[in-house]
Amino acid sequence: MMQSRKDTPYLDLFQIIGLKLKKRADESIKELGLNAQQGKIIEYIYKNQDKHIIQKNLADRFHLRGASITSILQVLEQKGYVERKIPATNERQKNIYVLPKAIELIDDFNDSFHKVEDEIIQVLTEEEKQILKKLLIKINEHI
Amino acid sequence: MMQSRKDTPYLDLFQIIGLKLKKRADESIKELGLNAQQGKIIEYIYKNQDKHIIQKNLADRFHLRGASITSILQVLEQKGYVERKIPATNERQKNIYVLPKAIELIDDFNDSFHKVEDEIIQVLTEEEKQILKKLLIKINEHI
DNA sequence: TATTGACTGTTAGATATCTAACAGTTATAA
DNA sequence: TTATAACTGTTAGATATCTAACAGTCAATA
Repeated sequence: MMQSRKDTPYLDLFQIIGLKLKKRADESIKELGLNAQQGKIIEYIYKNQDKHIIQKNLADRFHLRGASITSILQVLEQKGYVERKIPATNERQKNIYVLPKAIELIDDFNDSFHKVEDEIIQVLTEEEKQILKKLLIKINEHI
Repeated sequence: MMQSRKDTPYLDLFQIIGLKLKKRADESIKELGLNAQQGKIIEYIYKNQDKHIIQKNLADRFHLRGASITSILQVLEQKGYVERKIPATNERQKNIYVLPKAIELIDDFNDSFHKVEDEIIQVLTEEEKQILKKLLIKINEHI
């Protein structure tokens, strides 16, 4: 019975936990009229506003395709949360800036995401949290 | 500067690792003409064939909505990988069975998923692997 | 300096998942 | 025993992401 050899507990756990977290995070900011991905992206653009982020940067940071970023930003721009400006230095690119309507929400995003984060790890001791973070970072760096 | 207080490293790491793993797993069985989710579902049905799995069970196990399971199984049935039979005991339900065309592939799925699993955790020591598994299980049980 | 390859972003079309509304079946209880 | 509630699965329509093909711009080089 080679049953146990064939299991993939890490793959399965990462998949299931990831799915659950996505649902929680979406739920936590649903009332703001956005989903978690949109919130995270707005947050990231805001934090890096002085670096004149381009869409490529977002694709890299969030591990999404360029086409997906285009689609996400078209919606956020249409709703008045961000603006996209072609920089004088390079007409291929678009710099992304967060508009006031979005800036108002950023504290709420932060609170909500932080609450979800706390819910995840509240069952761990302080030491376990540190170990987990270290292991996750290690894995993330090598895949 | 409250910068660090506002970060959500666990949320972010789980999201990114989950996304990367999904892509790897999909890639690993792409040549078989299915995606990782379909493979995992076939595997699960096969393992539990004697328990006469119904769609509801799959929705629970994979944390997907009933509607999503319907859609996934319609495709798998149409391609000849599974069959769905209404049991005599309860006409609301459908029991799911794996057909020979799918059974042939299960060893390949297992090998592929196992390879991805190994790639994830190869950077960890044996002790770290055990700790990580324990922490993931603990988190999964409480969210 | 003209060509070509690399880069950045967009579009079209595909797939996966979701929610809400629904249909039929089974269980409960008046 | 009939009416109602709970259960299981389906459909329709929405959203998110993907790949492939493409358009325009920039950089390298012949």
